[in-house]
Amino acid sequence: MALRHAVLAALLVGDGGDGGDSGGRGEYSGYQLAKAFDIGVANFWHALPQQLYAELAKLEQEGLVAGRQVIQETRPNKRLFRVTDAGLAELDAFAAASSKPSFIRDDLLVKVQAADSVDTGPVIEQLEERASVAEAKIQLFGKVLGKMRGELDEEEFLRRGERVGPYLTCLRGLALEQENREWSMRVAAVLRERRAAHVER
Amino acid sequence: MALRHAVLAALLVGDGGDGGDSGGRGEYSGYQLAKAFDIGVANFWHALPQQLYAELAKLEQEGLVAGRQVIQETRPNKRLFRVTDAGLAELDAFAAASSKPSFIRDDLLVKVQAADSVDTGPVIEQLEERASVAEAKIQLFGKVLGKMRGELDEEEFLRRGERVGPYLTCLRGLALEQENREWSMRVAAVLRERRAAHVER
DNA sequence: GGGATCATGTAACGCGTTACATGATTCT
DNA sequence: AGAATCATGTAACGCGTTACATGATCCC
Repeated sequence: MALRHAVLAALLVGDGGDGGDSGGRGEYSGYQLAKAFDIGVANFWHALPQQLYAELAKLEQEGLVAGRQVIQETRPNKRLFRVTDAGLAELDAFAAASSKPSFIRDDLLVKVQAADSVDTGPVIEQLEERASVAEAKIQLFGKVLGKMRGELDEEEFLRRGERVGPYLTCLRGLALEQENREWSMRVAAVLRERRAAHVER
Repeated sequence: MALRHAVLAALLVGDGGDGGDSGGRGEYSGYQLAKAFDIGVANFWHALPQQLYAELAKLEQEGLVAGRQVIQETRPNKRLFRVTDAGLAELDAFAAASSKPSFIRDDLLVKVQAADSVDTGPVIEQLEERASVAEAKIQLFGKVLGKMRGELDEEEFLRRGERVGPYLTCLRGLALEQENREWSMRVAAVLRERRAAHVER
């Protein structure tokens, strides 16, 4: 039961892109939240849109978020959610409680683990694909970080910027993707060379 | 339904520590497998012992692994499992199929994301704890890698070693934990400084 | 005209987590 | 004497995934 906290933390970050600062706490629709979970939040949590809609409904029932209807003419209507005081209190309690160890699940690593017993051809392709996806994310995160820190340099921003949480988690995501790219390329090269050596015999 | 593949890949690695090479494919008891999932395999998959016992039973029913009873006198009896040819075929098909993108879930990152809205005291403590756990893993992985490559240096081993899969995934784990340590220490320092600056006012 | 984007869900099923259950031996 | 290790599960519940459902605008 920790998706709720990921949702609360993501909601806090701020405006869903409509411009217009809503005063510290952000407002997101389910749809916008799902997008956030696809990009930045994906660095530390993964969830499908259906889950988010369901979770938002539950959080609203419990009073941890408040939704308001926004009628649109050219677009379907939507509901925007913001974190309530009770939601903040819940997050605070969560932050103080001990964390479960993080966990990872990665199909591609399972395949590499078994690389000595399976055909490595498709695995090499997937590693190269992974490297290029990582590269794209690196580019993206670079831009996102630049936008967040504005005109300050990183050190300055982290000392005096007013909202550093998302910046810090994004830094982690950046480092992760860089490692991802390096490792994928390295492993692809190793497996390619071993394939070549194998054919020679 | 991919835990099965993680289990198969983990079983392949080799002997469960009893000494005595069992000829290429390894043998593990559920208990030993659970330990492996706690250490090395935890780099790319996470599962609880109960899940492993259940999964082994299912895999056996489907003929992907074969179990044999080992009667012990001073210890409770145990069942050792090895991957069958059908199991290998299943793994091979898995390796060739496209991977789902990897995913992470990390409570601590959720807390850092919310760092601007919650009390950072406990979060800083948890970051420091995380850094020291990462340090311990770094030490451990260093030793494990050294053991696997024996007297060869890394480049040599990766070219000519006979089993490199587990080595490569362990390298990923090592890099991950190094990043983990660096990032945790950095973030703890940033949040500590901001706390201090906050108190001064 | 076709595909992407905006927008929100329902329903079924299965996997994963939490809690419980047992019991002998070895180490501190 | 108490804690840790070895060893294997069962049962209940809830979360997460897959598949399905709808429908209007915007862009190429």
